[in-house]
Amino acid sequence: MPVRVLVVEDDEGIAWPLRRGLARSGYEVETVASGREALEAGPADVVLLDLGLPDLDGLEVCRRLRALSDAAVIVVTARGEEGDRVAALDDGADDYLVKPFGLAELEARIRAVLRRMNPGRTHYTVGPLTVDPRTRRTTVRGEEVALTPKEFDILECLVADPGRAISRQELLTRVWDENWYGPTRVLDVHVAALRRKLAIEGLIETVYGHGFRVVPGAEVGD
Amino acid sequence: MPVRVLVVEDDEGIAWPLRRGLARSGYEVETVASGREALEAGPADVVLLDLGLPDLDGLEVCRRLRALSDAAVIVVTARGEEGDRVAALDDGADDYLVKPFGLAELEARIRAVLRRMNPGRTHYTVGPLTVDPRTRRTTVRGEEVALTPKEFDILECLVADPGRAISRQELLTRVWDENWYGPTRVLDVHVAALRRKLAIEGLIETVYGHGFRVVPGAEVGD
DNA sequence: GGGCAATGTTCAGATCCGGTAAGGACTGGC
DNA sequence: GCCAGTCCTTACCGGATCTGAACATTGCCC
Repeated sequence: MPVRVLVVEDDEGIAWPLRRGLARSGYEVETVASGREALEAGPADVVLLDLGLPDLDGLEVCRRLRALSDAAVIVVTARGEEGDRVAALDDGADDYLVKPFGLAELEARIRAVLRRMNPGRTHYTVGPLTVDPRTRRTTVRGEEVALTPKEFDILECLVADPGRAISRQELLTRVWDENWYGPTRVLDVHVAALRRKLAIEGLIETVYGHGFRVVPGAEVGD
Repeated sequence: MPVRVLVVEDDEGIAWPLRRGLARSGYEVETVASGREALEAGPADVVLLDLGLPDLDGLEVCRRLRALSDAAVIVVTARGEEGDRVAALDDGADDYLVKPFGLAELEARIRAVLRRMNPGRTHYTVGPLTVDPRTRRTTVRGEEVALTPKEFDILECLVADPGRAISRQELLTRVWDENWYGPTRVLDVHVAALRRKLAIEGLIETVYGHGFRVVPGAEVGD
C-alpha cells in the first residue's frame, strides 16, 4: 500500500516540484492550496503543511488535522523563529522544516515519522498461514492453531524469511541454546508436529542435508 | 512516571546546562560522555545524541540504540549539512537538531516525539475493566477494585498492550528489578491474586512457556 | 538396484511449567 | 510492640511439553 502524502501549499512554484519529487519516490501525492481543502481532503499518512495559507490560520489547520485524523504533520514554512517552531510542535506538528530545504531531507524526515508511527510489521503471512510474534498466535485459514513454545519458535524462524533454506544448525541455536552440540533429531520431531498441526501440504519443505524452508506459494492441504 | 532523558554529550559546557534545563522541566536526566556509556546506560524514553563522540561513531551508536531499545533518538550536533541529516534520520534518528538551538525548541521536539510514541491515552479499557495509571485506580464494571502496588504494576504492563503475549522475563524486569535472576513463582502468585480480584473470566490468559496476555475480547465472569 | 546417510514417525519416560496453598518476613501506622 | 496488609519463598501436584531411542522411510550417489 503506497504512502499517501497530502501537500498543503498555495505557492505553485513550491507545490509542483514537491509533488513531482515525492511522486517519483513512490509516494501517492495529493495537493491542495488552502486550509479548508486540507481538512476536507481524503485520508493521508503524512501531511506537509505550509503555515502561510490564504484562508485559515496554519496552526488552526494543524490542530484540526490532528484532531480528526492520525496523520503525521510536517510543517513546512518560511518562518523559522524558535517561537514559531515551538508553537507548531505543541499544536500537534510532528516535525518542522524551514524553507528552503532539500527534497532528500524532507523524504528522510517523512521516513522517520512513518517509522515511528508504524512499529514495523506485526505478523507474517504465508498463504493461509499467519504467525504473529506479538501475540504468539498462529492461524490457518482464520482458525487458531495451538502450538507449543518450541513449535512456535521454530515456525517463527521459518516464516520470518519465506523461501530461505534455514539450516538445522541455525534453528537449533536460535530456538534452543546459543551453542548446541548434541543430537539434532529433536528438531525433526517438532517439525513433524508442526506439519501435522498446520496441515498445509508442502508448506514446510525439507532441504536435504541442510535444513528446512517454508514455501511462499504453499497450497491448502486436507 | 517521569520521562527519562539520556543526554550523550562529551562537552560539559553543553551537557550541564542541558541537564539543568531539562531537569527543571521535570525530566529525569542521565548524562554520559561517550558512546560506550550510552549503550550501557539504563532505559530511557528519549536519547539526545551528540554525533561527535570520542569513542564510537555517532551513527553507529544511533543504530545500536534503536536496535536494543525503543527510545526516541534526537540527534543534536554542530554538523548541519543535508547529507548528515539524511544519514542520521535513516539510521534511526527521530529528529535532528543543529547547534546552537534553544531549550524551548528542544523541549517542544521532545514533546512531539513523545506524543507520537505514546498515543496520549490516560487510561486503558479492556472490556469491563479500566486501568488508570495516573490515579492508579482500577475499576471493573464501574466498581473500584483495590489492588496492591505489585498487582497494579503487573496489570498495567498487561493492559498497556492488549493481546500481546508478554514474557515472564519482561514482566519481572519491568515490575521488579532491571535484572532478575531468581525464582519466578512470585509472579504467578500475583497473577492469581489479580485473576481472583478482577473476576473477569478469561481476561488474563497464560501463554504456556512464555508469559501472560490480556485478551481484548474478554467476557464478564461471575 | 544397492549402500548409506538423512529424515519421518511413533511413543513412553523425563522434564518443565504453572496453579495453588501455607507460612514467614517485612513494612508502616498506631 | 502490635497489627494489618503486602510480599516472598517453599512445596506439592497435575498436566503440558520435551526428548531420546527405536524403527520405518526417503533421498542421494554410485
